[in-house]
Amino acid sequence: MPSTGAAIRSTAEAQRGRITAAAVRVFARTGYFATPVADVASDAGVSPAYVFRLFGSKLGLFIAATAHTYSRVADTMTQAGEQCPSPQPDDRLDAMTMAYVALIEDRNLILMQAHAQSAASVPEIRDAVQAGLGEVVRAVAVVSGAPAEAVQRFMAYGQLCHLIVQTDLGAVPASWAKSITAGIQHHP
Amino acid sequence: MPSTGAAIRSTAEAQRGRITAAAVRVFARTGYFATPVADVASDAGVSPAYVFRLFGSKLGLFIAATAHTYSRVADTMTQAGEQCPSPQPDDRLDAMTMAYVALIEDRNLILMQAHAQSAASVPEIRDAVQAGLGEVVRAVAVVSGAPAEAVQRFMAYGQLCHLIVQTDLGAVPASWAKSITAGIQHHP
DNA sequence: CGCTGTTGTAACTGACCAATCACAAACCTG
DNA sequence: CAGGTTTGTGATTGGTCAGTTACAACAGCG
Repeated sequence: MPSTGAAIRSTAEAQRGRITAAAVRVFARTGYFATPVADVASDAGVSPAYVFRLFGSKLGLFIAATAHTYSRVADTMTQAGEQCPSPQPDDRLDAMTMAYVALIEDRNLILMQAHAQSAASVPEIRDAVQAGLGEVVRAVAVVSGAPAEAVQRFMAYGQLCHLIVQTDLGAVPASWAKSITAGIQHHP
Repeated sequence: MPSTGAAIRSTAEAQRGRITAAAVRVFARTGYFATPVADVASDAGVSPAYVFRLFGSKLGLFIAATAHTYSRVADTMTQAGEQCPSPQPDDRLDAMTMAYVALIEDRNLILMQAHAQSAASVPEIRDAVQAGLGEVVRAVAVVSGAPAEAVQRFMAYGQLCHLIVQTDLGAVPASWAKSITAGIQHHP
């Protein structure tokens, strides 16, 4: 496709979206430091050089992927809460919990969050993660109407999901592992 | 040659211990992929070549640091539980919670765990983390005598501590952040 | 004193990778 | 179609780093 003409061009904005989606997929697998930009580029079907042109640097790319991830999570929580017929905070938190567990089916979002957190020693990434978490926590608190400590508990179990997915605890048959994963469905 | 046949402590074993301790410190700061072995070596005051000699590879070094970290955590939990005068599971879990919060004062152990988890895409690291978690969970369950779901909750809030320390949530003044950090003191 | 094993390092290598730049091809406007 | 803008790539570069090798210093032991 490079040598002889006839390439269909698209707008930069569309490519930005495609590349961000690819970045979430690829960074979710191997994290920030272990992922070459070239891997994201090839997953998105463009050249590495173009990724640098659109995002400036690897850091810029990762931050875009991080922001996109938290936005999607916050949207999912908001939707789940608003679609819940009951106005009771507990019911709405339960609906959100189920929606979050459903996110585990696609491991990308949850692993991307975990990797973003672990790269928070980079100040710009830490800022992006703080912003993203704020978005999620506010969405959960406002839409559910639950008190602070229930929201805290919700987040704690969300972090437990990260642990389970990251270390593939669902595949560990030992009884201690079962006690940690109990009640949290996780497909193989 | 000692006359009593007491075990001679080889200098190499001592260096191994020093280097493992340095590895925990340094890997806790920057994680597996972003940390050059040379950084660990210079923190331990030896040459990079010697680290490779003793640990075989960067991966071997990281796994040693990971195992050491989880062992120390498990020991801390066991001690906290056994030093608690009450035999009630809830009291003992509370004691362990306080001991774990105290670990946050020294951010090394908690950040090392977080980084080990996030590098679990490497199979050998995942295995080491699973083994370490098993050690911790068994210690908590056995010494506290608490039921599985209380142990699960204990681990969930432990993961929440990781999040708070990783992203420095204690320094975020917004109210959503306060609702997440409430009850979990954290001073740098 | 040689002989052997252990501790430790300096110097090197080969691979990988972030970022840049010059250039090409398509699109738009008059 | 002339001229300018946007989309996109191949080639390169400079730096970093995991792992190796060859060698030095030293202790124990006959």
